[in-house]
Amino acid sequence: MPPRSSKPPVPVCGTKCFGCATRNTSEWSALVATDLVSLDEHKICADYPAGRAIFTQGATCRGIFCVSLGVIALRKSDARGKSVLVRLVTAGETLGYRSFFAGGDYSCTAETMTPARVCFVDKEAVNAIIQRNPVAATAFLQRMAFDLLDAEETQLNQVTMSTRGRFASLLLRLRDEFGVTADDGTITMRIPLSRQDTAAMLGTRPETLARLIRKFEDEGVARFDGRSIVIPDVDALLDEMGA
Amino acid sequence: MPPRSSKPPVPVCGTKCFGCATRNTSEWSALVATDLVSLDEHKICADYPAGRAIFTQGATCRGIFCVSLGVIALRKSDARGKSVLVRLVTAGETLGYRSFFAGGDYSCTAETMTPARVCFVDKEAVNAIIQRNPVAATAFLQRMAFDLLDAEETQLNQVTMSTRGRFASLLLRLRDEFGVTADDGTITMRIPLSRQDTAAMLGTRPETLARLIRKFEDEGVARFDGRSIVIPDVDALLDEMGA
DNA sequence: CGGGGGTTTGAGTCCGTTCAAAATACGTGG
DNA sequence: CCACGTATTTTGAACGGACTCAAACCCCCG
Repeated sequence: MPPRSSKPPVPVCGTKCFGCATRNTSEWSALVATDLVSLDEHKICADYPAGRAIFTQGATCRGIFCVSLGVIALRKSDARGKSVLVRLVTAGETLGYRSFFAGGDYSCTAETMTPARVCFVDKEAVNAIIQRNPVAATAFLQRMAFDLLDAEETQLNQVTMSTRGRFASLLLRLRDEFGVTADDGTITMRIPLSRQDTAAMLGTRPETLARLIRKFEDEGVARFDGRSIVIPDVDALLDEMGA
Repeated sequence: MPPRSSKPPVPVCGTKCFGCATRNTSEWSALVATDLVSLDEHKICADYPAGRAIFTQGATCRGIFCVSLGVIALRKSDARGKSVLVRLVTAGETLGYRSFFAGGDYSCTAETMTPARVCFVDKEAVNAIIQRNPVAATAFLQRMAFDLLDAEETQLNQVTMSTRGRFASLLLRLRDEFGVTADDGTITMRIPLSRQDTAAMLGTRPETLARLIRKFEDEGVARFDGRSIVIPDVDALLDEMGA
């Protein structure tokens, strides 16, 4: 599946990590002033349109990325073109650190799902900071440990739950990221995912997802309108996860 | 599923990390003499019988473990008792570092598949070493990055491959760990896994695995006798992975 | 207004599960 | 060392969920 957009990213100059709105949520939150200056000197910031690849599976990893704005999808595909959407990465998160620390080529393709601003930090700068600042290293250790727990969780769900249950589970996770809860408990969200991508997150086909959506609508568990989703009752969804 | 054995581990005294046969393959290979002394002071070594739990899902994580001998299985189970065998850990590898760095309770149960010698290193000692020695931190970063790539690989396989293909893929991975290749290319191995456990690694049921084994035997792809496996031709297995 | 991709729906098939029973392996105590 | 009871493994038959293939629909964009 080729990226939807071939428009090039637009370089953005003069951005300062110090003032980055998302800095406190990233692995860089522990940095001291000197490190931040070093970061500013070595990073390259750019605005990407939606549907653009930031890096491609198999390409050489030369550093890591920091998402300042937007949503990025990590896709992994096998030799025969079948692919999974491994995870979504949102503002304040770091990108490409697995391949960076593992030391090989990228094992995933990262693609913008929305317009996005992403900063690139080259290898040397990252290494220098990690050597100097053990807290930064710990932050990455923690981040990867969480990812690992997440991956194990996903694996377990994939095996023990039906597609229907996994869909309910996905909706719940998407709520944490994109949902707003009204006074009466109704959840509304607009997700940056096409049906194909949603199916790829569940490890299923678009046809199966379409049928699931229909069932959920029929049963009043959720309402779907394009990429907008309304969930009248969270408990109903939680019940689905059991099945 | 309760652990098969309730025999307690037997403490082993006087062991020295410096002389540990597996030290060079673990994350501790970068340590200097002072760190090793510190490790020796803070670690507790013990011999476990086969089928004993080293730690249990949900228990508090108080440090990490180092496998000096034997094979350990990491299992994860959900609320309804369904479980997956996440991975096998062999001599020279570290255990429990995910939960350690993530900071919460254990998300898996670790159980010995063979008699095993395992050392425990408490929280403070690990943290001290990591603070002092950035190379050790990097070693763990690298280890977790590899695990993450592995987990993504597993996820992709789970979705894109049939159970049959995954079984072939598993046999190939087990070969790296337990197999010996004869002059004529024949591979022989004895795996520390019951049928149930093998099925749990594939994310399927024992019945399905039994049928797969029968098919492989009928087609001459592999011969099974209890826990012993003979693979006459690796290429035949590689072909199976495509299907 | 006319493509063209993405989405939905339908019908049929296959793979893997479930339930149940038989066969085998295993550990224990006599 | 053998006999027994239990747990695991294997086999069988039937069911069901998700996939495939194919066509219709829809929406967006040119």
